[in-house]
Amino acid sequence: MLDPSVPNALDLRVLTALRKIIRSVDLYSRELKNKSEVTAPQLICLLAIVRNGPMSATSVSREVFLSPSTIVGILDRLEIKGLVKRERSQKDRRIVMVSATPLGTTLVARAPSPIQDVLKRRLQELPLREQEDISRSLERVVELMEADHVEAAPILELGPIPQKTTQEDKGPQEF
Amino acid sequence: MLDPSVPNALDLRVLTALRKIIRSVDLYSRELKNKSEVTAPQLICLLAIVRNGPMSATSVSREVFLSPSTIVGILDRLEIKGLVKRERSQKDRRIVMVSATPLGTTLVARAPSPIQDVLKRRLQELPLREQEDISRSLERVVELMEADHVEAAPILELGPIPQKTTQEDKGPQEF
DNA sequence: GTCAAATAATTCGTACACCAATAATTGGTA
DNA sequence: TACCAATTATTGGTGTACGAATTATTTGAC
Repeated sequence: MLDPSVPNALDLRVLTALRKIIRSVDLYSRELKNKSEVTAPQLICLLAIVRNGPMSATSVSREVFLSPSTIVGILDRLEIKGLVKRERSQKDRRIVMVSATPLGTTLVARAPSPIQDVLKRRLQELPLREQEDISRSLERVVELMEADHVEAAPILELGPIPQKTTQEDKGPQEF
Repeated sequence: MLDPSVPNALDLRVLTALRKIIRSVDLYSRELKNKSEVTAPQLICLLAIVRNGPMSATSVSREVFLSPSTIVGILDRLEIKGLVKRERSQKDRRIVMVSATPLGTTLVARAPSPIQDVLKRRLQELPLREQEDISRSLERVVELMEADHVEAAPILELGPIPQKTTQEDKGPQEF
């Protein structure tokens, strides 16, 4: 299926592959919603909350690599479904502590994985060496993409979770 | 958060990488918008239209791997900006032919790549063999994700078959 | 020739996902 | 004390992205 004869279609191939992956992830989320009443982002957040115990919204945000404003909407939907509970902290009234309800904990226990089961399973079926290749390639792409706007995406693991440093908007980088 | 000592962290590595890539693509799209007035999805569609000449909306949809309903919104925004033109076909009045305006063609000529310039540039700097590795790995992931639910029949439980996956995040670290 | 199925585009509703701006607090400092 | 900067959550606005339902039109079967 790969035609090496085409000269520089490589970056297009990469872009197309990325877009297909993104689409695939989205489609799986909708599938998940039909099965377990929650979407992938919701499940991911709920998992983080169950695992860590009561935590602030900002902590959730950093934990799952999504912006705080995105988290608000997800928590809203989880709360409406009775899966999480929001409570203003007494010590610092700016903070909202989010915790899982019994219902939420139960759901987490039996929900499917937030990512393609198929992907996960098939990945594990591959020869270890190929698994390595894939991991490394993907991480390579991440590096290549991050190189430029470092402060844009909270990435880099290690240590405490990243946090974005917003200021610094300079005008110019290139493009 | 990721502990390299854990044996089968490979699938986690893959998922975390995918998640970061998706986020990075999204952030770049916003950056692109500030620079060239169009987002990445808009530019990708416009590129397809300029490259192929006048084409139906459905063709665009297939070309860029997005659903027709998504395309409608993107075309709306491109049309408002005067970059494309919609015309009902005479032969088959169900079809809407989309073509780029001179303005749209001009924009395409000087717009940055819809994919991170950095990524593109750096990708090209790598040894050809590594470029191939990356492309192949990404395409492999696409296969793994798609392989399964090509056409599952809605036989079990309620409703039509599920599908989900959203573009946004997929579960990162543990789950 | 006349309907029914198929096709094309669109609309509607849901859910992300982000940034910018805002409100409410808190902590530090003049 | 009064004020100001930082922190936290939220709101508002834009733009994807999808499936389901709708409308218009064409094609196919009879």
